[in-house]
Amino acid sequence: MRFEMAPHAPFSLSAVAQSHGWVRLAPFEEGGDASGLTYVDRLGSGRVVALRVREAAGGVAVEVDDTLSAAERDEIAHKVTWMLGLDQDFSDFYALARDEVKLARVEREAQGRVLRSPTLFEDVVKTILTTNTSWAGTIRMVEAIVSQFGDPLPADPARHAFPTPDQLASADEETLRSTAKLGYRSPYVLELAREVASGALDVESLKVDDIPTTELRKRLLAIKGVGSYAAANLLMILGRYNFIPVDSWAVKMVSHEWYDGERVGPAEVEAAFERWGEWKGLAYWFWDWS
DNA sequence: GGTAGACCTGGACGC
DNA sequence: GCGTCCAGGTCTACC
Repeated sequence: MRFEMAPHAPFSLSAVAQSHGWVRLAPFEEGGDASGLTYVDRLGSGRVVALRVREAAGGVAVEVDDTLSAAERDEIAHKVTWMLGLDQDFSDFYALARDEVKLARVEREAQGRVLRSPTLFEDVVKTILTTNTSWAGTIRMVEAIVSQFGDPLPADPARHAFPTPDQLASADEETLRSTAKLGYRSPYVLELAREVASGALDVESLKVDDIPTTELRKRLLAIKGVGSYAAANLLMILGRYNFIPVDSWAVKMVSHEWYDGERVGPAEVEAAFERWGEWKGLAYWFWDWS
């Protein structure tokens, strides 16, 4: 089955896919061509399907190798809209960016959208797995929990969907430590999964627009394993750009760009982008560091 | 409020 | 091949 969706212009699927490393984390798969991507998704019914998303004349085309009910099609359309930010409008950011040579390309290349997973639960888990490790380590840890705990794709059982909170909650800490090699992050992921599975924590409710950003950040920081970097990263995913996800790379780049290689800290990184106000995070994210 | 040390893994390096 | 060191954020205890 195939259907098309129209995004808010300007839009570039490859710009979304390459917005950060998420496309290299299971169950995302980079498409065969430069612009597409694939995602193995577990639908609400429990059915597992592979979504292929491609550029199309009217925006993006979604392809699934199965017939879908009307409800399943709507569910997928809803998820793809969120994952690709099809309804996001960056015209205010572009208006500001036109006067900055280091951001000159953002409007031309339709940058601004950040690739998201269908659920915030998945993005919180993945963000925790980016902390205090190398990127290769993150890829390995995410692959491990997806292949060990996610439901297989019937047509190709080697591929799996991201595990649900229930599936991760039923894991034991020792398995997460020794088999999935999550190390000290294991209790964080387990606690999050158990709280979401039990209903004690409703992470998906944080996707709404009517929570002030400072309150949203406070709620994210209340999740064990989520510190200032992880909270800022998740705020970016949620479309809030007031904070910069300051990691060692950010410190290095700001030191090089504005401080002649002198050692700097998070405060200097924030200060370097202060003038971008509510767009601070985006200005940092898409800054041309070359 | 600020800081030091522990947490865990993989990669780089020296022997 | 083995041992050591280091990088990568967050948490906790302590001042």
